[in-house]
Amino acid sequence: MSISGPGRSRRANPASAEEIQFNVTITDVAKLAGVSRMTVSRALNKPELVNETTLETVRRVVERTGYVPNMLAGSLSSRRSHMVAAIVPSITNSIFVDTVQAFTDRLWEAGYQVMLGLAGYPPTREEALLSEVLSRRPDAVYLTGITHTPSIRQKLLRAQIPIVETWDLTSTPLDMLVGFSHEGAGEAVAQYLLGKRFRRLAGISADDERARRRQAGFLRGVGNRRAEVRTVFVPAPSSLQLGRQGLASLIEEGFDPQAVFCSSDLLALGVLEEARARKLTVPDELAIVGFGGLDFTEHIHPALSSVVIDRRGIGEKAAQLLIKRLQGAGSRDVVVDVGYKVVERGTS
Amino acid sequence: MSISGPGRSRRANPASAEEIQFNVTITDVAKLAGVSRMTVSRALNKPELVNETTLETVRRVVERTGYVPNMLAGSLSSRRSHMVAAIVPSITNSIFVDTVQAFTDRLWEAGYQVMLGLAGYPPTREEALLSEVLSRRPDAVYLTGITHTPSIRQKLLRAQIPIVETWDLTSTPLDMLVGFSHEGAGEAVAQYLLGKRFRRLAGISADDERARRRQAGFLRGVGNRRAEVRTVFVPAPSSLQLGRQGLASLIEEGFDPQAVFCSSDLLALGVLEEARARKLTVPDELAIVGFGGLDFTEHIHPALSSVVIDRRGIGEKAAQLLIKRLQGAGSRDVVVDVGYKVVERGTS
DNA sequence: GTGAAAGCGCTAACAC
DNA sequence: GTGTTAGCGCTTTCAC
Repeated sequence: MSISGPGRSRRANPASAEEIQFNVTITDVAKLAGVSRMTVSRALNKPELVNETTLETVRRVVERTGYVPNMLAGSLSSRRSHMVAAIVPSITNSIFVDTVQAFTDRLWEAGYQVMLGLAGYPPTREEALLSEVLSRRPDAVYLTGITHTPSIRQKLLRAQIPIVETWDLTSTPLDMLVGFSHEGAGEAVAQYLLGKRFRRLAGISADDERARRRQAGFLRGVGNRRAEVRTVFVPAPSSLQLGRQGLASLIEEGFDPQAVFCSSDLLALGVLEEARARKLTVPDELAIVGFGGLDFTEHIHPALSSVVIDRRGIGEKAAQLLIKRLQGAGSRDVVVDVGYKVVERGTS
Repeated sequence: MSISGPGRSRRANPASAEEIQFNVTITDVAKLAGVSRMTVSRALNKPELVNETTLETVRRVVERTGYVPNMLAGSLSSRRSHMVAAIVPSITNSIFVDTVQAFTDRLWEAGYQVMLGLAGYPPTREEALLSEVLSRRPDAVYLTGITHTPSIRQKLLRAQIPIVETWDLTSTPLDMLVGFSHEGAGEAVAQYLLGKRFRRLAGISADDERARRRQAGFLRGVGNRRAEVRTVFVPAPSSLQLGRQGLASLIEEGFDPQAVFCSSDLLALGVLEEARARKLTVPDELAIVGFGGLDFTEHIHPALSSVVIDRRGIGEKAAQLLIKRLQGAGSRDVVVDVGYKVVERGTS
């Protein structure tokens, strides 16, 4: 493109008046290039099927006219939207964002866009959201969690598209599954803390589905191994502040734990702050274990012990499974257990 | 719905074989309801125009068949996608997520879905992303920031849809604008710190567009008021760890600041940790001011002074402006300055 | 209040 | 390698 004449012009030199119009369609491009619409379509989507010279001509016209293909029309016709829907409770302060980011990155590389649907915490609008989302005809769906109402399950199955559920395990997945056992994780923390000879244990947990299951595992892990346990639930989503309140309420009730298992790293950070405010030394007077393995856990002092989850890994694996399926390979009923890892750091 | 017979069945009793088929279209619904397709369309989109009885019949058929309208077709025909695209650098550890969440919530209430596009940090794939996104024919676009290449500007203007740029101010917005002055914010921090008689100041900043501008404002604010200033840039996106490194490198270079202005709260948290590790008392030996006003700043100890931005407010305002425009009211060239607030807390 | 005709902009399938 | 035909599933428009 050249600048039209001396001095500054606001537009690069357009070849003809005809071409500055807006709403250019494939028909316009075809006419200007002197070919059929199909040839333009091929030039854009399957260039290898088109003669070099023709290709060049078409590309020039596309460039000049600023043609932006209408994917609504394309998807309607081809029955492929190149779009994948992802349903997530929330993206603020959420343990799921790294997963979503990784998922999105991978799919982008494979030529798919991700449509994010925020279902809320608790997922109050999940069903309405799903209907909206499915009406845009995604090629596949990513779900957070495995708990869905029968009506949601039915809608999903009807859609007849690949589905990947994440962040949990179940023996009855809708289709593919990438997650880990929350009960197992809770139990592992209990065993870890009991192994360190703590005998007065507490759980501070957000009141959400999966967090509850981790607490259940924690309680089961403690079992009746002559140790005391007490649990406090705070409303989801969890926050630093709620962690502080959680510890405060335990202590004010007269329970004085030696170790606390929190359902999120953020809660654990709050507990750490509250311990500081109460002049409790960590980990000697109070040990703390979080959940999630967020980046900050390694960089605060004392560093926060946590159950580390491969959050990006879940997203990458989920994307990989979907891509394979969308490309015709890959099978249904794949289950990937990504596990968890109790990581000891300064707070325990 | 009733369960078909004694014992447990996997499907609720379908009314007829015809109706368990997948890919139900509006034509199927119309036939089953004994009306025209148009009547079904109206029943779904403008129920007030349809006779009560007819409406009821249609609704029953929709329910029974599990019909999910195909919005690709609807949008193609009506030229309205009820979808708004939002371009954001990243959602992990990002100051922008609360804004996006608020934006999404508001638009959802107004009947729009948001398609999130992650452009990367720095926004390497912004242009390709924008093309993809525009090809899905959003009814409007939300942008983070005001810096766009000429080619991006051209694409946006060509699309002929409402645009709202956010998180910054400029005298040449593409359309609507909701933001604040980054230079101003930096300058305000400088004045605040100088007012507290600090004379050796430092800036620790992520190396991104807007953060740089805040630093520039900070330096200008210090001016030549006989005070020393030193600036360190760390790669974007910022993190706790980079904050620690930032302070460490300043001190190791022999510069011993009395106060630090960080380009994000996360960097500031890192500086706080590093100060602790180096046994510097905060704020006496080192004062710290962050940026963003994230929730955690209030809950750590000492609480973090920060430049508080109304992050949700930006998203809400942006949504509100777009909705008005999409509903035919509202005008172009609206500029909203949401300002900033230097909030003193424990670290200064 | 409802229906018929025409078309949104693109691509699958087949012909040449 | 390129073109033609016939839709994809919906809504606009106008008629009744």
